[in-house]
Amino acid sequence: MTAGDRPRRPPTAQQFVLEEIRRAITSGELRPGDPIRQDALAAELGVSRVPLREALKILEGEGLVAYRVHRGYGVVSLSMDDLREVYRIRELLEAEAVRRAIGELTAADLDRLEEIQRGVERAGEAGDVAGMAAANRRFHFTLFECSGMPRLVRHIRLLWEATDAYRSLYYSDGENRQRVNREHRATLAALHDRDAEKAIASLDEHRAHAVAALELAFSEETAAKPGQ
Amino acid sequence: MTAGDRPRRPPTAQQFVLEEIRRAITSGELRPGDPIRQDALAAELGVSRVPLREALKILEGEGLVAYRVHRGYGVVSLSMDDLREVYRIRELLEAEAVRRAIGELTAADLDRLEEIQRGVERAGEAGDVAGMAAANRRFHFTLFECSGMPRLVRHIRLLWEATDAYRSLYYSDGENRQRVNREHRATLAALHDRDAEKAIASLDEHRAHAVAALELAFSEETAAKPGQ
DNA sequence: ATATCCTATTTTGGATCCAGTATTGATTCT
DNA sequence: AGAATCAATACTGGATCCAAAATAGGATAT
Repeated sequence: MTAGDRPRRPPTAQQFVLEEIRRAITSGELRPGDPIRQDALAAELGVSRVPLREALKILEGEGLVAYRVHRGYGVVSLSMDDLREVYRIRELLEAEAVRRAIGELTAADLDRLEEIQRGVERAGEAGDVAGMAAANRRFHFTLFECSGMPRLVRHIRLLWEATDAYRSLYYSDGENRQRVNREHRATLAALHDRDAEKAIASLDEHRAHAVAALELAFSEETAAKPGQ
Repeated sequence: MTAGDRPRRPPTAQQFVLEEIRRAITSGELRPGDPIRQDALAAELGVSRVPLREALKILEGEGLVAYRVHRGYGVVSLSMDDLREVYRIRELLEAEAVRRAIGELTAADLDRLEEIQRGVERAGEAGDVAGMAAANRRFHFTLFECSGMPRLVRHIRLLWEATDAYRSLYYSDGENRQRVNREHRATLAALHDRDAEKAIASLDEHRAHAVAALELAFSEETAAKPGQ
């Protein structure tokens, strides 16, 4: 019954709009390639175009929307090549983050990671796909942040956000959700052993499965509608 | 005498303001830690606050300025740790870019790089520090873009831009400028040989010297004014 | 004298309105 | 019929104005 129970509306319209557009893109409400009409979207969200445009500038920087002068914004559609590129860059940066984190990891950090992983599993068992995706994110970034390299984490976050629209595909499959838990457990074991290379290998595998799933989804999609 | 002779004013106020603020930050006109008063800056540049704020949002995404709600923007000041982190991430990403580029490099690409390097040397001999920095940038990014990984290049560009304010320190020293040319020549030789690892090693050295120069500048600065 | 509270001012956040550019559809000419 | 041209429309870019939050300064109470 406290104020924090349901997601409170952010203090500024800008932040509210930012979250709304993000949600709309990841949920598929706004689909890749869709143009974004400022007037219509602003009216729909009940704000003026000014905060909307600032939010769009942020999303442009994150690579979620594309912008052309006098032509406006549109949701970017990623090709499979783009996705592979994002995952390759993540491989490079996340390996560095884990290597640095290993040396800094405290017992308290490991406990937190264990607790978060329990949350991932709870959400998975409850069939809460969105909750599991959020907890998964917490798991990974809690680890990355132990690296003590905030800029590195920022770049990794940018990469994750760029593919948010496609991540839901992965989590909607029950088998993938189980696999995630196995891989997280393997990662945790490696972290307990302070074995950086093993942890990295485990995360690489984790990522490779996601890419494979996306390849499959893409090939099905292009097979279904060869034209567009 | 044609229209393209001097830098034409960009088509939108937003882009104009963006370039102006960037220039002001890299030139030291706006110094790290300085707050950015929207009204004053907008008036100075002869535009309203709307395009200014959108430009600032872009710069925030690039990490050049920091923002806090209701408190506005300010030029970020980087610590030596921040700089080391940026250069470490560059090391990881630029190595990947070079590895990918090596396989794709055409004779035309190599010719272009040679030509650009001649431009770097010309600017250096003429004592045109800003011109040399710009040509140096072209040299590196022309190479990176051969990787065929646009997102990777985007992330590398973000990292370069984050340290633009500090790069001028390096180029203001004549010995460093000579060193740059030697290292570019070494990189070019490795590229001609299609030796990725040698090219990467050469660029790593290039970067290490820049970091060393920054370390020196930082230690002098903190020695000069221990308080702030 | 110090700390606290209140008020005035500064500064940012947002809404509305106007101007300029791109797009669409109709019209005309070949 | 098809292409080119031009006008009407839709949409973005930008300026001005208003509201709300933060800050600074001064008054008051202890």
